[in-house]
Amino acid sequence: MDTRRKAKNRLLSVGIKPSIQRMAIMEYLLAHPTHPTADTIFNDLTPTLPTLSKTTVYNTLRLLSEQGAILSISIDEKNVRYDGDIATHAHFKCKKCGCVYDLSIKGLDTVYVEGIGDLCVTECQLYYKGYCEKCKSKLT
Amino acid sequence: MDTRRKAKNRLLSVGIKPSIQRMAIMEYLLAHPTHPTADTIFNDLTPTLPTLSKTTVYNTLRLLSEQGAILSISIDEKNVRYDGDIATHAHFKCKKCGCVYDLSIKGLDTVYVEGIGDLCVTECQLYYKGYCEKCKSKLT
DNA sequence: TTTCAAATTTGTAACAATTACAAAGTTACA
DNA sequence: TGTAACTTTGTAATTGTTACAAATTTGAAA
Repeated sequence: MDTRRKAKNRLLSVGIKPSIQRMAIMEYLLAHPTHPTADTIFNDLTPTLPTLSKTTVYNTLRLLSEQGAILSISIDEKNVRYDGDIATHAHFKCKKCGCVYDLSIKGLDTVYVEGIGDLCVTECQLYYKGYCEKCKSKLT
Repeated sequence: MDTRRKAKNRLLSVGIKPSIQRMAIMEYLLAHPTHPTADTIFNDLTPTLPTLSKTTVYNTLRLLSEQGAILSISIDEKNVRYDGDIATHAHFKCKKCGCVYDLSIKGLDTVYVEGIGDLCVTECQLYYKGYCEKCKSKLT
């Protein structure tokens, strides 16, 4: 299935009407699993969608993550990053080079969390921070 | 052991000279396990430390978290929160009322993370989001 | 004690990510 | 075709945080 169709399905599945802009942003996130910021998305889409407004990017990203179509990742304290991959996985951020990438995990659901039964949990984020392989070797 | 002494030990153990301001901030975090923001810390300390500057609060919080004396929590996308409790635990944030609190967890180290051996991991954060007990019951 | 360099703190100004808001444009249905 | 609801847009404002340089404090050597 192409990303165009995937994007449309994703939007429809969470009850969001697939406008041009929403489709472009959703498709971008599915095609670029690079955890882009709102600014990056705006800059990359603006050549093909010249009238696109940055406000629309922000509005759409908020709408999509509120409806669960995408994830908003706050591992980087400076700006929020977005992820079209909503399957369970963790994220790693290098404190030196700033790169952010996915870590596939197993067994997160076996973590015992005291008192979680009293809560209505809608999402869970697991962040690891440290030094990536490249930067690790460059540490003094 | 009183928080004053705990604070001093914490600073010394990570090699930070315990100045008046640093001590005040470290002690505040140990005495207030409420995940305060930099702004809250500044406002609460300023009556007893009238010359305190907000820049000092930010600088100190960065220094402390860089050295591992405290945790910086990015569960709330708006502002960073700080935690003097550096033992393993998770955090929960209610998407309605915005409250952030601790969750005690067991078994996080049994999560299998693919490729983590290639990284130098210095910290790990586990965030849960959803609706707290109070807000859960108020959902339409 | 005095001196002086290094470390720390301070205040202002700048910055950058995000949001508020109202106008303009688009959509879809009566 | 008309119209109301929805969506997008651009500007301006907001806000958390940082840059920077001056002022202050510290601590050790003379």
